[in-house]
Amino acid sequence: MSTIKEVASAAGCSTATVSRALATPDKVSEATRARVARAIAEVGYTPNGAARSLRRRESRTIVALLPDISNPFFSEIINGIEDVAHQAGYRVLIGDCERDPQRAGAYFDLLPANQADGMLLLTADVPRALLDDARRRGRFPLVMACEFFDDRDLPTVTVDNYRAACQAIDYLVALGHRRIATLTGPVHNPICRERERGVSDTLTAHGLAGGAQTLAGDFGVHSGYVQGLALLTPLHSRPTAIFCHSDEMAIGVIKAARQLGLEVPRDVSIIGFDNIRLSEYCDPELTTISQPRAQIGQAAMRLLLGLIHDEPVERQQVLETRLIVRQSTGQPEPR
Amino acid sequence: MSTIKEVASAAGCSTATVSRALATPDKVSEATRARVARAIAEVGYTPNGAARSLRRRESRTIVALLPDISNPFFSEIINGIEDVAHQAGYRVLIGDCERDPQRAGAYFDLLPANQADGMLLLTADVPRALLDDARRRGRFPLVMACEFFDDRDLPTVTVDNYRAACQAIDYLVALGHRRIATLTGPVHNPICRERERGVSDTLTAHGLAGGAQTLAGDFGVHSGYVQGLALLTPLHSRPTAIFCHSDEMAIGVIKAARQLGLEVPRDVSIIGFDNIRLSEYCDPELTTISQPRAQIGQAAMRLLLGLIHDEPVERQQVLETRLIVRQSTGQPEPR
DNA sequence: CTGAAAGCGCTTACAG
DNA sequence: CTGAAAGCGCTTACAG
Repeated sequence: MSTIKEVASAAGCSTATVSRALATPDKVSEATRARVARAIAEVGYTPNGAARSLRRRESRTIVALLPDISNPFFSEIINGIEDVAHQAGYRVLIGDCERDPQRAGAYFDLLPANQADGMLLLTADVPRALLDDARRRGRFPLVMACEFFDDRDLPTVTVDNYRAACQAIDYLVALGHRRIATLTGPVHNPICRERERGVSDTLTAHGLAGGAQTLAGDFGVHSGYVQGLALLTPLHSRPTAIFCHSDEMAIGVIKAARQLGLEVPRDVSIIGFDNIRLSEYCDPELTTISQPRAQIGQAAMRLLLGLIHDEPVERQQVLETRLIVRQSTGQPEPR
Repeated sequence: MSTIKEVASAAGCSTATVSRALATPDKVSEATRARVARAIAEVGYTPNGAARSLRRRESRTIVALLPDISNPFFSEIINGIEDVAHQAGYRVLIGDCERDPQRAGAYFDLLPANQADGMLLLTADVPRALLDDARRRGRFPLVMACEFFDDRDLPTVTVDNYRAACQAIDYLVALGHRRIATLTGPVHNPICRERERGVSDTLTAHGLAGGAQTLAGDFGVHSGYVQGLALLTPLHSRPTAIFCHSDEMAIGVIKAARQLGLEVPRDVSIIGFDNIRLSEYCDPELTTISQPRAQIGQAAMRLLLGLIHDEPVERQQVLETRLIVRQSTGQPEPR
């Protein structure tokens, strides 16, 4: 690795001039700029990032912390984040904390350590104390996306989970369903609580509040399968429709139904959430709720850039969802 | 953010002693260590990573470069990488280059910029010139995992793609299939070429070389659907089995078959590759080839650590795959 | 076991 | 437009 000194001597100027040629080219004469450019190519120079960060007191790096990188839901959000970040000259470090507080802690340290300028938190499933402690150790530009903490005191980009749930239930009721069950995500997840409020308000409005079953999974396909079996037995008292808080769980429920000899949607209708890529390719194709994932990522990153640069920002942003009707829902059979 | 100076004055010692208390505690007296620990907690100190990297000439960070973060195949590999990395005190920066040379370039610069100590390259789909140029600019510990470049001159951890393909074809032939088609990944991908060699050698060994159709997709579900339609029409001359280079493509092919009124496996058998989580939950459950993903990640990271620390390493590591027979394959119907 | 001091590679305010 | 010099926050060889 060559240094700025070698470039300077190859270009016959000072290190200050090399630095300026790179950072503020208009402050350097045409001729010098060209000599510097040639020298850089000649010696194969890449500025030392550590030295630069130390001096500039910024890293031009942000961390995006995910609960679980294997969840396909996040990939398009990451794309949205990276689009905006790269355009603004920022690098995105993706942290996968896997519900492991120790891993999460390592990522929270990045900001006080000046290794990152801001954080995008895509999960509320981190120890709050860890977060608060890190925030106490210094400036901590932070934006939550998708999820949020109950107190909602942090800048957040979410979808309207309440309304999305209402829409799903209204749709099922309009089809004729009266026994509608819900398979939620983790019990303490605030977005799941929002959706449940939507479900229960809507069912109540339709006079269907009694006996609506609710079970909780973890958003993953396996929990959908397991809880699907539980929701659908005994068969004679099963719901005619199940609203699932993720597409993966919906796919698990469909497998459970198939295994119990039930056909979807004839015997039971299934709605998912997220509109993951595969939801269009499973059998039957999944009716689901689409979140504007790229936009969520973009909006969150823009908000974070605003925070980093101390600009005024809109701290609570809510984006709309869209119900996508495919083949996994239909009218209930008269029984 | 407080600095080491503030800690030193709070602890009544020099910055050198604080530094040693952190890095080499046994070189500091018990009592001093305790005072330093208290001072650190008091002022809320996190060492400045940029200063530390600059001084130590290492970042304890490695980059893992992926072709596409939305491919669920990679998540367990990343887990394997992170397990080993974190245990060794390294941080993992996940780079998603999306087949975009510019993005890839930004990640390659990380090593010459001293922002990363090594790179794990999980794709060969990057401009070779970009890589070679970055490697010329300084020390560049690099290991490839899963994929590789044709010349195989880089340290690599892969599975035995040739043998896996042979196994898949042997299995289909044993079931009675004679017209076996292949849906490969991208045309210039060396692992796909290896698999094709396995297919063609095995078919030849069974006297079935003639007329075996091969089409290429991009590993994604949509390309599986599109190419599945192409492989399966006209119906009368369709293959009785299709070997797909990814589970996602296999799922796409199954949808194509369904749409053409074909039942899997009765009318056509499908084998996937990768054993992604959802392969067990689609209908029918997918027969597939499982790669030891966590082990690939772990082995690659261990190899990289060896390279970083200039230890002797085994530069070419090949792990075994396993054929997992589920429901998407069966005997062909006599026609 | 501890401290003073040099130095890692940059950037930038200052002077010219 | 350019250069000399200070300093970002650490770590470590050296001396004691």
